[in-house]
Amino acid sequence: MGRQPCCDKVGLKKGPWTAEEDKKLISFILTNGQYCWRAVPKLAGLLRCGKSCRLRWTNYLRPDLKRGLLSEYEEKMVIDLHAQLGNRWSKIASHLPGRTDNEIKNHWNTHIKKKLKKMGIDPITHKPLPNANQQTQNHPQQEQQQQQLHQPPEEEQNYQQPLQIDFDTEVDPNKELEISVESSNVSEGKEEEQIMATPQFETMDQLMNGFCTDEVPIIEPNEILMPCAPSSSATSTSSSNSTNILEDLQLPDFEWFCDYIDSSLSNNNNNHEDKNTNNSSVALWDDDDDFISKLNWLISEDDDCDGPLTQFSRTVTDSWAFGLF
DNA sequence: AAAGCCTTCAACCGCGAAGCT
DNA sequence: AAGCTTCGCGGTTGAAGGCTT
Repeated sequence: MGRQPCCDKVGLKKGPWTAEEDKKLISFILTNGQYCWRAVPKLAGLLRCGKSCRLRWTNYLRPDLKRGLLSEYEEKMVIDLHAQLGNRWSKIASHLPGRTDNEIKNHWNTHIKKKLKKMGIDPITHKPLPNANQQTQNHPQQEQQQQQLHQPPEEEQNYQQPLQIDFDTEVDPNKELEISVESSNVSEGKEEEQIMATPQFETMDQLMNGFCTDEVPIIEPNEILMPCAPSSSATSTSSSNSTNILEDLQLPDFEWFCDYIDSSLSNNNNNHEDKNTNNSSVALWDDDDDFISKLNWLISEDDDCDGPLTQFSRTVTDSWAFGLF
């Protein structure tokens, strides 16, 4: 028997999402948390497949997402992580809070690839392009940029070099990742651990040298609010022993709500179909009108609505949207 | 002004992994 | 253990807007 499609595609809508659909999805996820994407469109009243809903949420609607171009710092991290991990965009994204794999992948393909090529670096192998020597002879600035990318300043010497490449050896680009992994002499799991444990950069100042004001990302209000920790923790690795950037930033964590859902549903034999008919599991729906008005308030920026919030919506909104106003 | 080309990025597709029964 | 379901990932597509001619 062949593989079943992820959903019954008959009558399902495809293509760009409308504001109305977004609203429905946000409302549903914030109220019920993330579980069983297959059931989401049905329960949220959307003519989409679950996969489409998940993608829309994770890549666009999630409140902890940053918007706008990647900063110079983020770009540098992407390049270094790509050198270590290859096209494992989700792994790379996990090192960049508020960024999605799709976003990073797109940015890589549209911006970074070109930038690297322009600088005489092969974006696949992270090696100098064959004619790069000639180019850099003609353009010392490019050489300098290249050195900045691959040779961090002395203060960053403890930063793990992504690749230990023998430039005399002809290497198959496809084998490059294998080589880098082998050279680091770590297993898959440990590799990740090592990357996480390796201080990427010493200070923000070092990272931002050469930062162009015309490349300042568009800062969304939620970006301003996200780090709850003292500002020093975000700029100095010495102030934080945590290897998890997300933890350092104390980003809003939405998983806990799934736990809430799960625990409230555990009385119900983990039956997804029943989850949505169980009163305890959908307690927040009791305040549906209130919640929707909050949601409308969030979306429409109408500040007439200031009624009491549920614990969940307060947590969520404290984390991102509510702090905006 | 408009036709054609280029760039960007949201969204889709297919596959593999993980979890469940 | 095997089959099925769901999720997550990476590659690809296509619509929309910008740019060039």
